[in-house]
Amino acid sequence: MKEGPDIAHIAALIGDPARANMLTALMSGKALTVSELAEEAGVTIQTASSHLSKLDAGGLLRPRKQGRHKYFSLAGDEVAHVLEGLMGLAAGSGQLRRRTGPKDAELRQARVCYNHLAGDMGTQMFDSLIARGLVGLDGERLVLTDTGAAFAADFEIDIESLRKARAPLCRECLDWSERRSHLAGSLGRAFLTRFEELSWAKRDQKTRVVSFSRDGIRAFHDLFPTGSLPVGG
Amino acid sequence: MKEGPDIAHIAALIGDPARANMLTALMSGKALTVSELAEEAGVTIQTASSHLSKLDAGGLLRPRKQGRHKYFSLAGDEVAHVLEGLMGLAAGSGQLRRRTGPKDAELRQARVCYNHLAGDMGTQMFDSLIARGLVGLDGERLVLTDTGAAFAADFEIDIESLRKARAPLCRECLDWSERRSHLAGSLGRAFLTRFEELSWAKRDQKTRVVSFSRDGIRAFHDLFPTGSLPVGG
DNA sequence: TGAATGCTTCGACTAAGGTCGAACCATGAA
DNA sequence: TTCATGGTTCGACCTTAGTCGAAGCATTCA
Repeated sequence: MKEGPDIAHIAALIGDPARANMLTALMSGKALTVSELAEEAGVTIQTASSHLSKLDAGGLLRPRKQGRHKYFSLAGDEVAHVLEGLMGLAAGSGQLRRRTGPKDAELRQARVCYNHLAGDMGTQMFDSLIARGLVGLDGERLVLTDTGAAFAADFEIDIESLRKARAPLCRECLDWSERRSHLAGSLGRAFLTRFEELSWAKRDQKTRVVSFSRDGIRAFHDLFPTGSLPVGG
Repeated sequence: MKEGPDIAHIAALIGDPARANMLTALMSGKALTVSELAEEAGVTIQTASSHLSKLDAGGLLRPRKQGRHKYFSLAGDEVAHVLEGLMGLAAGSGQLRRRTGPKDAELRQARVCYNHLAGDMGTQMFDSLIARGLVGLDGERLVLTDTGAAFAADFEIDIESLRKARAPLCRECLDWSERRSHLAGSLGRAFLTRFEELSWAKRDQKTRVVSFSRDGIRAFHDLFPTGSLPVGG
């Protein structure tokens, strides 16, 4: 009667408002404790604990114990990817729960998507990398070219150790606000980390907003020129 | 407190078993009536009607009236894409509801994903198209190259009329069984249609299985050679 | 050892929503 | 018009599961 895996169970897990809030909070890419997630979802700690164990059992989260704290993060890129897709559907079907407030513009410009840069600046970066042949499509998936590897090394990203890890280096991720691709994967994460190290940008603690400094924006545009800007002269 | 669109509502819509069954049935790409979907989901017609109006209100379906029948199909590619993503999560988290039966192998080999070919043969086709430069990544998204357009025209696909429609021509779609990309979009749909016209394959009426004839498989492999097969000599 | 903190488990309450029978509307055929 | 078929609406039932108070572990710190 029914083929394929059990969609309903997973979707139902995401479908509860409290759990959806927790997952959305985890899209910031940071690992959060039970209490923090309870606060985020607006429920008591007991309730949060119950929700989190269900999400964990469903394979959506990765728990880690540290002392008397228990940290949760998303289980992986696939989870983040599906969540972004759902956001796209929700946004597309016209029922934005959120009236467009001041924070909304910031979110569209630059935000964190799980662990990498999303929003307008995220897609700009992706476009620039593609246009200059630093990443490309080889066979079935996105790969870093040799010039791209040199470029990243120049930016002091340790490509070799990233390659050793089993997480995919490059991934495409569809942006719900821009409806275009941006760079995910461990390389995407590494770029964002570097931006923070260089103080080009810093993440807001409570929201997913990534705020770039004035100098940061300038440096970013130098590093990732887009078609409309002068490229190499 | 919470940013972004309302994930929970959409996910809850998908999260009910009866509704999930309906959506899975619609992944076949065909438009189905209320009674058919009720049968598919194992509920009475009243219940199905209630579910369908909710799914419709949520923007997941596209209803069409025809005489005294009411046909439902998925609202678009984005919906199908999210559903495939959810299947991937469900399959990945190890909890396949379905014990692997005889039909499962067929599903993995070739099935319909909304309106295009998925499964092993779907990813083979995609790989072949990419490897020979018939489709490629330009800027942010997948496009048909000039040689690709000629190739499609040769296969008697009317690219021009596809271009006129507002649906995207090429899209990547992640395969839950293969965990690799295959070709979606109106071109993906057109290819599958041609396979059926040429009697290379036909869709099973009740499931998502696409069964290729012996000649069909041979012709398919000639048209979409993979790396391990001789390409042009 | 004792106190404090972070989290989990248990049990009871409650609200939300899926389900179906029955009646009702709309379309098409005789 | 009359009948049959496909779909919707209404109302009542009832299961499911989200919620929190209270008690129970586990870990850290003094």
